[in-house]
Formats: sequence, C-alpha cells, structure tokens
Amino acid sequence: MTHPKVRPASVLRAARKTPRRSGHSGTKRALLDNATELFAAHGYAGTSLDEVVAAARVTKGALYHHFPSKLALFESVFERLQTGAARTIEQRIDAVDDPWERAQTGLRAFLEVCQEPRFRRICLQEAPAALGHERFAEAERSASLSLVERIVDDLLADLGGGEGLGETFAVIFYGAIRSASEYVSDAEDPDLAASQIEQVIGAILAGLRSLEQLAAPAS
Amino acid sequence: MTHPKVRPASVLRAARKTPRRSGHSGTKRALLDNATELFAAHGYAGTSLDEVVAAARVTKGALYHHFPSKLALFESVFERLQTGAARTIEQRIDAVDDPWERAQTGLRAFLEVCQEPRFRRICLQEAPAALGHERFAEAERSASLSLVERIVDDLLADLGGGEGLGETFAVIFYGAIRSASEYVSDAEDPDLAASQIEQVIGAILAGLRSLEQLAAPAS
DNA sequence: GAGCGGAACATACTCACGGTACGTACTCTC
DNA sequence: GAGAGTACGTACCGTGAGTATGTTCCGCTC
Repeated sequence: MTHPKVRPASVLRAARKTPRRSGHSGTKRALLDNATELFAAHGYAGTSLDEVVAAARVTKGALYHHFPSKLALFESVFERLQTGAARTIEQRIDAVDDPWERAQTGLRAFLEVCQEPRFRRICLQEAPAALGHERFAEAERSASLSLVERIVDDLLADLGGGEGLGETFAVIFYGAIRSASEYVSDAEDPDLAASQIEQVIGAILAGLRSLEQLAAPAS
Repeated sequence: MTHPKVRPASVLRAARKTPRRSGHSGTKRALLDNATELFAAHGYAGTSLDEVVAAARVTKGALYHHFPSKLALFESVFERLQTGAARTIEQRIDAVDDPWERAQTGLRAFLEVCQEPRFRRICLQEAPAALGHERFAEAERSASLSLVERIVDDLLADLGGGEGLGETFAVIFYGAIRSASEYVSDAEDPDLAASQIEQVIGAILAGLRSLEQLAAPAS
C-alpha cells in the first residue's frame, strides 16, 4: 500500500526552482542557510527539522540525504559561522604589528563579531550544550582560543618571564572577553559598555606591562 | 497505597519508604535528588522524565503534581545547586578581611566548587541553553556575579579611581574564572592547572595594584 | 464517626518530532 | 539504451513530553 504506483507530485513539481543541476546541489546550501536562521531564532532544541525543510522547500528525505542527523546539521551550521568569524578576526589582527596594540585590536574585533546575533546565539549560547562540552571545547581551541594564544604569547615575550603560562593566560583572557561580549550585547547602551570593557582590559594590560617580571610562585 | 482494588503493584508497594507523612512529602525530594544525578550524568535533553520517575520510584503523575514541566524540574535542581554553591563561597570569603587576599580566597573557593561534577555540568554547561540566555543571566547575576562584584568593589576602593567600572570589572573577572574552572576541570593535572591559574590571576591583580590610578579614557 | 474537600499520587492516552525504510526521477557513463 | 549512482520524496515508527481522568489517603468539621 505504500507508494502508489502512479505518483501525482504535480504540486511539488511546480515548486521546484533549482532545475536539478549537476554536481553539488543548492539544496544543501538552502538547508544550511535556513537552519542557521531558525537555530539562531529558536535555539537548537526549539527548532524542528520539519520547520527547516519547510523553510528550505524540501523534504526530510533531502535533509537526511545531506546530513546524517539533526546534530550534524547543527554542527555544519556552527562550523561555518565559527570559521567565518575566526577568519574575520585574523585579518584584523594581522594588520597590526605592536603586540599590545594588536591585543586591543583583537579585543575590538571579537566584541564586534559577538554582536552578530546568529554567531552569538549559535556559537556562544547553543553550541556548548548541543555539541557537548568535549566537542565544543575542541572546536573553540582550534578556532578562537588559538588566536588569543598567539596574541598572548607575544605579550609574554615582550615582558620577561611567564614561561609555560601562555596557555593559562590565554584561557583566562578568552573567558574574560567571552563574558565581556555577553555583557556588551545585553547592555542598554552597547557602545558605552564596549568602551568600558576596552578601558578595563586596557587597565589590566597596562598593569601587567608595569610589572618588571612575572612568575613568582604563590603561597 | 496504590489502589488495592485489583491492582498488583506489589513491587511498588514494597518500595514505599516514606509512609505518606503529612504536609511536605519526601517524593519531591526524591525527584529532585534523582533528577540531579541524571541531569548531571546525561544532560538536560539526554534525560527523559521516564528515567527520572523510575529512579525516584514514582510515576509521571507524581512528577507533574510537584512540577509543572520538565524545565521547571530542571530549574529547581539548578537553583538548589546554585544557592548551595553561593553559600559555600560566601562563607569562605567572609572569613577574610584584606580585600586582595579575599579575592584570592574567593577564586580558590570558586575553583573548588566548579570541580564538583554536578555543579559543573548542570549550572555551567547545561543551564545556559536549557534555561535560556535571559533567565540564566539573571540567575547568575543574583548569585555568583554579585559575590564577585562585592569583592571587586573593595579592590577598586583600595585603589583610587575606577568609578563606575565595578560592574565591568566584575563581569570580566567572572568570565575569567569561569573559563579558568573549565580549564582546571579538563586538565590532566588539575592541581597544577589550578596553581597556574592562581599564579596568573595573582599577576593580574598585582599589576592592577601597581597602577597608581585607573580610569584613563581610551582612544 | 460520617461525611467532605483537597492533596498526592497512578494510569492511559495524545501528539510532536527525530529518525528510518523504501520508493522514484534524473543524470551520467559505457 | 541499460545499468548505476545521486538526489531527492513519502510513508511510517519509536520515543518522550505533556494531559485527562481517575483513585486513594489525610485532615477537618459537625
């Protein structure tokens, strides 16, 4: 009884827009684009695949042809946003030579990227729980955190001491600016909040710079 | 207990421990306890209510009598952990007078609390996505962040200047130690990682302390 | 101490949604 | 032009959150 021999499908035929060109289909891109919007608007759990395929004007069969699971779809969406953001920031900081000025530039670029609502929601809010802590930490390490570590290493080299503390510094700074980005996004006056953040980070960096040496074992 | 008319339920009968005492039942506590374990082990989405009620040896009817939804159950679990952690940290820092030493003490207490697996998973990893960004931010503000702000305000008072930057400093420090706690948890050698974190935070605080004045408007 | 009202559950169901099974249409290659 | 592989479409299933509807027990009143 399944599959009546004679398939009507007349309505669907009319709906077809991409004339089934060869090679890589636009269907996958349509799914990614619409999934990005929906995930950003309603979160991972709040978005049903029926909504996604309806928005992309295809069916679940098409979706599961391109992605093995809902989580894999989310992962693709996540990676696209993540790599795009990392590339943007990288271009900005590569244009600056002085390590201390580069840190400020990187901070500014990161804060700007985090104001992008889709990036905020998907990469900062939904991804940790959706992908799981392990998978998310790995993705962050290979993207954002490595950028921060590059910057921090140059700072520490400019100072004396601090051997072996680069990763620790990077983790702390990354957490700080990640939290700062949320603060800016939620502020009533984002521009004011951003300038305050830059001021405070600037003070912290200035304080570190004023130390003649790092690395004194604590109590 | 359960309908002796014809109903077997012999297993459940033997399992009842609290003899249906008056007023507040132990059922709610059993649900909260088991839900805490399961949410911590499998996350919010990965835990089914059937598992919860089976572990608590009750039925969904009992659960929905005490909690209006799965999210409300999670919220209760979250709040219990959150307030308990805040109370622990508060006691630790209230025993210290010097503001700079108190900051270090608070950091150490926070890092310890974050090593508790249930707190980590539920309050730090699952809660943001499960409760939603808005609700989670509010809970954090009223619990952890207010503690940090109290500490930071004393630091700024000890220094000169920095008027109106207390909240900004608190946000940045809170993000830093939140990220630091993850770093410590994931480290192969948590004790070493924790000491490195304390070292770096100590250096940052020392740097700030060495500044004669804060609050210089940036570019 | 009989009756009554509500709290504290249990049972059985609905429905949304992720995932699967299996089909067909189009294209390319030989 | 026949076979194979890609790119879908359709119908179905299982799980799990939430609901409707009981039923039992306790405390209170008269």
